Amino acid sequence: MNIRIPRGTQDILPGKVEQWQYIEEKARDLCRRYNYKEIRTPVFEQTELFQRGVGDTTDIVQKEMYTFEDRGGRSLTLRPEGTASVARSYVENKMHGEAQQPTKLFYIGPMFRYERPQSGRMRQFVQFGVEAIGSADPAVDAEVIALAMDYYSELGLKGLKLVINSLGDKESRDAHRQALIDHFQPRINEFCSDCQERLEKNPLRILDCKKDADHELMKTAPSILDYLNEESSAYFEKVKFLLDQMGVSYEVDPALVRGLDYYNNTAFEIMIEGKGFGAITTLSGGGRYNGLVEELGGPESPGIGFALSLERLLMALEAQEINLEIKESIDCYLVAMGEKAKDKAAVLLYELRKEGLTADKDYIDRKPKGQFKSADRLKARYTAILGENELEAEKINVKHMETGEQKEIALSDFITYMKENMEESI
RNA sequence: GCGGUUGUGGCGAAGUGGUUAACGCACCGGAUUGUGGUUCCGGCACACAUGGGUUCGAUUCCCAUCAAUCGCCCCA
Repeated sequence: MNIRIPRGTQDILPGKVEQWQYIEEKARDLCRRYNYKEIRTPVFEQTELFQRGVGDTTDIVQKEMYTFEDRGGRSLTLRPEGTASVARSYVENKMHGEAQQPTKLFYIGPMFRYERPQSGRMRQFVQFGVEAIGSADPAVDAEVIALAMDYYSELGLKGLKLVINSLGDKESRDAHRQALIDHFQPRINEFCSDCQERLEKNPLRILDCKKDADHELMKTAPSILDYLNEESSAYFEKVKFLLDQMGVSYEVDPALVRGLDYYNNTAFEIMIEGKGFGAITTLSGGGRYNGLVEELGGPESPGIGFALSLERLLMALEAQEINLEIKESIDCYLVAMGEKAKDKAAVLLYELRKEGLTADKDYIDRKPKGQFKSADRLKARYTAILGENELEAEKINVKHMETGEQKEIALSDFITYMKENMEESI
């Protein structure tokens, strides 16, 4: 083997893929109830979409994008996240003109970021995300947050922590930003080099810094919540009120900053506590992006959404030893002896499958004992035995694997018999 | 981009500067001329990541590379 899987990617093999199918189906089912429709956009877009949508100064755009030139000289990028694409599609397909607003969409698909892989961080990973575009009602914020929390809790995850914050509207943010700069500027040389850079780029991030967490200026730093203007403040209050009413508990963290430029007002993250995660604690993140659609050339269309990583979800489920209900048995395994019986078995298999049963047989000339072993391994509920004797008598032996009970029935009744048996046992 | 750890058959895992590199699991066969488990017996397998160096001799020591993994930064 000299050709290997690219760094930061994975093969999802049988045995594991069922878990993926399960959680994806759960996501679709949940979205159906919340009335969000699935959207599928391409995995690559014009590079400019992300530069403008996600923001030129973000880490994602500056150092994590899979960007390439196609044969026509166009710069394309493997999508690092889903919101920009959905917003682009919203504009391009003129969804703002549809009668029903907000437009409520969800997606499940691979995203790509060029990073050093580690636990819970892959170069290709799968996000389940939701976007509601076309309404600035705080009830939509609450709905989206509730949807995300519901998803986890319905899968049985414990120890979740919802953290919310308001980044305010543009006016509030600008005022706060200036306050932060004024606060740190005089003594910025006492901070780490990262923070010194952050002062200009994104002073909010200084508050996130672990190295300088104990610095006295950190404790006295101006909070965004004190700089929210009346409108933003009322908005945030309403979101919190609705969450309270719905019984969704949360924690307000004024230091919660999201990494993408397009966020304003509501921002939230869902974290998980406990072991099995290494450094990763964020399961999901989202927020409101009222200017994004306009930035991409559409009409003013406020939106909100979140995205969560299915890899991290599966890690969390595993860490908490939560078993998903996955059917791994097959209905019937055919054991055949002798060439004629094998031929007949092939035909019977075809008929069983046409009737909706999951069925299989041996294809590598194993002896009966080996065939039974296969049946056992495949967790067959029934085994049907067909040999020269049975064939001659036009019978077939059907064995219930769990009880060991075996019954001889007419070959002509076999399919019907199996079908009825399955229906009964469901 | 930076740092730690690791790299032996399909998987797990010993071990050694020197004739055929343990063992366990899995798999296959036999004991049981056509019935899954257990047990016993036998068998299978392109295994020392790659490239250099030291040495009479390297899987073992040294260096580099590659890969995996974990962490920093940042995030999902």
